[in-house]
Amino acid sequence: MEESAPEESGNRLLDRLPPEARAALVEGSRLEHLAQRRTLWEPGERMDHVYFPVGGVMSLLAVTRDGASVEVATVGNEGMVGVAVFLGQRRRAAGRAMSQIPGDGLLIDGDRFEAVVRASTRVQELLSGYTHAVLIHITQGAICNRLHSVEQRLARWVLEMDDRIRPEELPVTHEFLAQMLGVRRASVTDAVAPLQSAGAIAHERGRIRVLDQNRLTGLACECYGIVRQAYDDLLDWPTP
Amino acid sequence: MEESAPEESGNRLLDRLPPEARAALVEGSRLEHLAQRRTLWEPGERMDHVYFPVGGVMSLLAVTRDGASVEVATVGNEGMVGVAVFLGQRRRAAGRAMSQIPGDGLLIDGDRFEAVVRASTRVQELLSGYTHAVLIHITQGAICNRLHSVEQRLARWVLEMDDRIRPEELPVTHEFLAQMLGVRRASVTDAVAPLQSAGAIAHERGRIRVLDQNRLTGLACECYGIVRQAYDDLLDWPTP
DNA sequence: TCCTGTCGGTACGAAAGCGTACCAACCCGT
DNA sequence: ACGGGTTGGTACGCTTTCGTACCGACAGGA
Repeated sequence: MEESAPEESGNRLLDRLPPEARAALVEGSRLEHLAQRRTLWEPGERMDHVYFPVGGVMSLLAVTRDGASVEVATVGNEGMVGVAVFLGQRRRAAGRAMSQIPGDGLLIDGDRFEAVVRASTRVQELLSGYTHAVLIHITQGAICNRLHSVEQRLARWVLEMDDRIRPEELPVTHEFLAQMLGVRRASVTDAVAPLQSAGAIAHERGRIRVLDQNRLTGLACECYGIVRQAYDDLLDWPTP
Repeated sequence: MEESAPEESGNRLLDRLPPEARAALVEGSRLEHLAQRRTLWEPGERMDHVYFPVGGVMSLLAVTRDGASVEVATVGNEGMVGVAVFLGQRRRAAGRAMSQIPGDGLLIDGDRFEAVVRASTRVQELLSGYTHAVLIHITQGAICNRLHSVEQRLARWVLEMDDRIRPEELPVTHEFLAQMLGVRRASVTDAVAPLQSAGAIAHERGRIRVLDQNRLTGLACECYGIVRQAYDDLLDWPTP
């Protein structure tokens, strides 16, 4: 009946920082719960904080002039939201950061975060590695959007999400998925059917559950594995 | 009849570095000419160098398991190839780096580059800013691939290229463009026609020339302007 | 000059995805 | 128990892009 040690934050990226740096960050942070679809910032806004998810999942969305949006990355407890702050570019956010799955996370003041980063080479190294993983993530999204079918991309999305909140099921509607994938709601409905009839997932009104990871992986594009690998290399994820 | 001052390298990113840092980098570098379609590295290879283009243009390509590829960013004398090295991740390249337009560039040994980066906060800041611009570039590519037509994306590509090599014309075939855009060769041919008949470009066998930038911008998607802005913010490009 | 390989224009049916719409099933609050 | 809003299944015709193929135009080497 071990409780998690008090020096663990619950965010795996944070937990790989040197204890002093982590303490300095955690000390000045608030554990903040984000409800579903809460926005951390919109394009153009100043980024006052960075956010390390613990329980929930965040999405980074690219937004077009006419309001359409497409998800470019998801962030769970393996990462952080606000890489631009790490890169010293907090004046104007490039996209929208939105909570996907409600949950807690550590909200850290931007100034404090920058100070801690400046003070520790090890922090810089780790976050550089994380930035690289995000680059790979977004790159893979670019190629995925160009070359893969809605069904493959949906399977990929579900897998990535499932990795982050298992064993919970995904509280998402087709409408919501459509916005993430940048397709019609009806296209999502069409894409869900084959995944379900293959026995890979089950879904009811507003919920999706993974039944067979392997089968689902087979229906997804390779992008899933590539991105997963990038984060694994960084964090040595325990493979569930 | 001023010659360019000897302390200018011809690469605008490099030229914004502090003189000592720039000198330290340039000193250990080779000015290397890359012919068209020369590869700097393939996915998975170790990245032994970084490259600062002076005359030519490089492409970063994402590659799929089955050999298809899509361009995710272009790099001219406003940037560098090898952001991953800056991020401390040189072991395995994530994509392919290929020369697009032949030309010179500064090839710098990875170890030396890392040492110079470690030694100068200002270098870290500038390259962090550049990394951020690349992130925006790739993000925009992701949304562009999802939402915009071949014709819009072609117009965007031509504009981005033209910014980097004007007043030269673009030595590219439809086949080549198809690989960059991730579409059929025939789709490129179809997309070229309206751009030409609008008077925005002229093309002959293996070459494309921009006739009317404004008109071409109107036919391109907004992505062109957004990405351009990101690099302008970093480098204060003189607007031609 | 000829020959050969490259380049680009065009065509065809097929597939994927889109915009729109309609309606039934379901959930929740009253 | 009712009613209104949400969710998802389905359908229709349309547009974009695909895969493939054929062929003429052009360029550069022999």
